[in-house]
Amino acid sequence: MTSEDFKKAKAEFIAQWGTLGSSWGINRTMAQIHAFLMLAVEPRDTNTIMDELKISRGNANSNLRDLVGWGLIRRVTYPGDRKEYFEAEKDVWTMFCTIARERKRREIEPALQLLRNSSSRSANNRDPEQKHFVSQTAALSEFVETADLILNKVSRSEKSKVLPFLVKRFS
Amino acid sequence: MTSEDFKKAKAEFIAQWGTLGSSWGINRTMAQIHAFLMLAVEPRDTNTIMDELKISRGNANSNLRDLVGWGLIRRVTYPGDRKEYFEAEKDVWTMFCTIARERKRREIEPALQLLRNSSSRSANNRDPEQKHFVSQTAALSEFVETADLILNKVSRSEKSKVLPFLVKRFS
DNA sequence: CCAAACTTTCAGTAATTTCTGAAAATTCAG
DNA sequence: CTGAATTTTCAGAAATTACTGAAAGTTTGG
Repeated sequence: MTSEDFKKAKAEFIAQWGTLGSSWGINRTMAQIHAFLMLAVEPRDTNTIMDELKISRGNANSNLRDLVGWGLIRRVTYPGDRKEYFEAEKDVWTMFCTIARERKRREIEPALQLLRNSSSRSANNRDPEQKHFVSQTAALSEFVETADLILNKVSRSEKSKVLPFLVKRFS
Repeated sequence: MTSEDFKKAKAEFIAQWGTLGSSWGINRTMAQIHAFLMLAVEPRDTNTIMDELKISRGNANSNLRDLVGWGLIRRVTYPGDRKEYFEAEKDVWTMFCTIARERKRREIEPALQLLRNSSSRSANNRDPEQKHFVSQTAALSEFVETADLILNKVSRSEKSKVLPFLVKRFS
């Protein structure tokens, strides 16, 4: 790979990673910054990110803040340098666990609350619609609860313990 | 639950299910129609859906088409009635498998292609950035590949075989 | 065929989300 | 303190996504 090819490949990767992000409910720029930092060997400062991705300071700042909030990147400072640098978690299993835990907190938890609340209503037995409402939401609730539990356990386990096991069982 | 309470509970559920959909990259109306049909005992026609959710014909039509495309609902017709009705798959495990397979096809597959393509480049060993690019995308690729394989197997298994097993192992 | 019943399309509009850039706030070396 | 370096905020603009409604298309009973 020549230096030119590499630049292209990297830019292409970052661009497409952004597109993929969108379809998973993550904004494009955030996914791109994440990709850029994953691929960077050293921590990068805001200006570098702005230049590289051609985005404004405000945009960079707010997406960096969000990424820190997700726990996917961290702030790095060097003594004698006032700038802040950012560094991505690079281990894929750790990344997966971080994302799993955050999505759980932000999205699965609220869903469960809604489901539990709906399914715990006492149906009027004369009304088949009411009975169906309660049983359908109960089934959903049970399923999400189980999935949540499993994801929980998996994402708190050692990669070396879980993955080989799952692979053996399911591949 | 009085009839009034029920109406409220149902409307509330549909509304919130829509909001939840958004954070998973599914448009609000589509999620709401899906919720409405999941809760309906009988198949429903387009006009009923339009009225119930206060949406236009065009909106209803295109989201219904998409839901059929996802395999989450199906068209139903009755002899001697020209209208089309729609019915949601109600079994939660089946729903899960359908969604898993579709997301795999639409989103995991393209991601994998990008990752494989990136990670198979031959790095110039003099350049640490290039080496990192290749190894990082390779690690991502391997992970997604494994996850994909597992999801594949799980979503093709009998609920009764997989779930109890996972629950036992992970809860 | 015809016409009524029903479905699909799509140009224009509305709503939502994301982004910019300049100003305000903060930090810190001297 | 002071002021230069840096980060944060946020009002308005741009871009994206979703929705409406009327017109065009399709199907089918008579």
